[in-house]
Amino acid sequence: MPELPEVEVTRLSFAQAIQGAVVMAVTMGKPLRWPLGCDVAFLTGCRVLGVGRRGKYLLIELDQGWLLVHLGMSGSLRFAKQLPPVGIHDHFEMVTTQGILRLNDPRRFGAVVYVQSLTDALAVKLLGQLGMEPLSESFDLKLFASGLRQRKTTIKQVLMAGDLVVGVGNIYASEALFMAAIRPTVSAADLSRIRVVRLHAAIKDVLARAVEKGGSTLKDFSSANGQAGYFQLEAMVYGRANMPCKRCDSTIQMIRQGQRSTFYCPVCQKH
DNA sequence: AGAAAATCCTGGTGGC
DNA sequence: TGCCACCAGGATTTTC
Repeated sequence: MPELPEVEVTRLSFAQAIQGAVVMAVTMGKPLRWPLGCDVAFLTGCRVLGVGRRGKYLLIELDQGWLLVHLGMSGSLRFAKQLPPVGIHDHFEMVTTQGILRLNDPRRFGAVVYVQSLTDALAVKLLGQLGMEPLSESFDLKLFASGLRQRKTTIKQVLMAGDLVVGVGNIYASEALFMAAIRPTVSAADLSRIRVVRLHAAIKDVLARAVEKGGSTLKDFSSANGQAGYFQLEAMVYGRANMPCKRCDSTIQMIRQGQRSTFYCPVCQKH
């Protein structure tokens, strides 16, 4: 499930290679979450200036606008000079002078959206509510702490919401809370100062390590050059229900929070 | 009104 | 084998 590390690994794997390319043709398969927002023919002739990221969105900068790409929960991009024939789950393809960029997304919760500018209403709607970037200088401890104090729900659900800090999905929320020794069910507003400091550091640490490991490949994630990720092998709690804690041997618990699975160690994470 | 909770979208999987 | 419940991320809708 692409979270921030998987999206960043994807970006790093093709940003250089596609920079400067000129679009020769764009084709689409089945509808994604939202319509493209422009005629595919309009994109022909556009030049790719670079690839950025905001939260879990990839921002492909063109000389005449932007493509916002979201991988949803089952999307992955490939970029290569040659690719296998288009498959049934390939729903966006952009042939350029430097290679083919293709989105494979079985569940089609992902999207590719064209906007003229990042100040367009649609771009603001998609990007405007996003919280701080955890791997940038903007991830400020004081703002994080004050944000948490204002929330009336559990810490796990605040991390997942994405309006305080972006990019922490289901895997890394459980992992960061384990690292910080915080129980996922604790009210965000009730976290002590020391726990907030630990959590702030744990989020940065777990996401940075996941990027280094190429992300987590649970089913079929791979970067745009086809590399699988290996962080899942380092997961301390995610997906380990009823297995022994790697730190203390207690049995890892799985609970539901807001329709989602949460994993934690009842001994390592007391409050 | 604003925050939190529920719902919905889709296809792969596992259990029976 | 076929059927069906279940699961996933997050925008959108509903509830409180």
